Amino acid sequence: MARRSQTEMAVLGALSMQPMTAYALREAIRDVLGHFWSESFGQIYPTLQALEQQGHVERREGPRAGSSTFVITASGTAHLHELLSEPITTTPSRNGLLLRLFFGRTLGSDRCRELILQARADAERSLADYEELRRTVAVEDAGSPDLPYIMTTISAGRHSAQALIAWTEEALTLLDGAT
Amino acid sequence: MARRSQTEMAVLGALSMQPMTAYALREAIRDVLGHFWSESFGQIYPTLQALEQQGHVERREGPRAGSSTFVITASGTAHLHELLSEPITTTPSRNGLLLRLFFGRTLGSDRCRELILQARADAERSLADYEELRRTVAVEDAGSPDLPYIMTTISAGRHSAQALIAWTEEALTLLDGAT
DNA sequence: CCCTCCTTATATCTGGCAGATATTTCTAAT
DNA sequence: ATTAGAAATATCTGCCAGATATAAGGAGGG
Repeated sequence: MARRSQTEMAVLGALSMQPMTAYALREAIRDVLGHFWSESFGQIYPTLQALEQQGHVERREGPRAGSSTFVITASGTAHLHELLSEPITTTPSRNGLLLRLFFGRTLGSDRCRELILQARADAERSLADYEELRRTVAVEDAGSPDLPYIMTTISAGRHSAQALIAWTEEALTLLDGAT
Repeated sequence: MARRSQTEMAVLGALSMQPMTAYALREAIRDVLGHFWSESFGQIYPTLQALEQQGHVERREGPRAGSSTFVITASGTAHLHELLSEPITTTPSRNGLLLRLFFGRTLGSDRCRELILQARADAERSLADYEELRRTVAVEDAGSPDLPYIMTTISAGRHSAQALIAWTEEALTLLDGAT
């Protein structure tokens, strides 16, 4: 199976909410989907060109000279539905923290404990962010048919952050006797 | 900051346990670090060549004709320590499941529920794997100074799988009224 | 009114990296 | 002896992130 560009899915998804410039697209993906997705300019520009050639998006006059706003077409909406229906491609995880802990004896137990404490602090901040995001979205998107779907993604972030915090406690206990 | 090859870290780490061929290296990384790391041949071969040129590994007669076993050198061990000490580079997460749920109204609520159920089944299998792995490692590596470090990585997998299962319940509830 | 800084905006290049694939050698079973 | 499969080495394509170059418009201060 030819590897599909995952970028197309995110780009078309974002454009399905409203027309945008490439720049705004990246902002939107970072700000709205940022908890579970990311795209770089290096991918967005060529992807928009490809989508334009396929007729899935149309280029309109942008907010300033030489600037373009992209609009999703009917065929683009259909293509988005197709892409969303494709089986999920799981990218192999690379967890730098766990790799360091696995070779923790080489790194040293003090360093390991520092890394875990850092991870806990990060997770606590992230958990607070998710709690606030939930409140904000509940108010701003109240009544929207998209609300329950958006809430599932925020819930995933919350559960993940909570699990991380719980894990750091157990990990510190496990390393208690380690040299 | 020049992007460092993360592959070097995993390769040197694996070779620090025992000398191996490139093929065995990939097997070891998949089987032992597989829960939080992965490497492909496309990266392992050029990385071994680079490490050899830098003197961090040495090539020895392999188990058959034209085959090479790689041994980590003293400078390689030092280099591994350096790499482990570097700040963790976080690769941006791309969660295909959450992306589909976010645009769940386009995909359809039935499809979304299927995806969530699939995720729960996967997580339950994964949780069972972690439980078994914990028992196996506790016996096989009993008394090893590496044991507590390895246990932290298994614990991370368990917590993550448990969180995923808990999330699926909440997600299904959230989608209860969704069309 | 001009200078400067920040934001918006477009675009390209390098290199990390995964996955597929081609090829050869060894081993085990039939 | 033949064949199937595993072990082993290697390369290529294409996705992708991050850095970087460039420039236009707006805001603010002097």
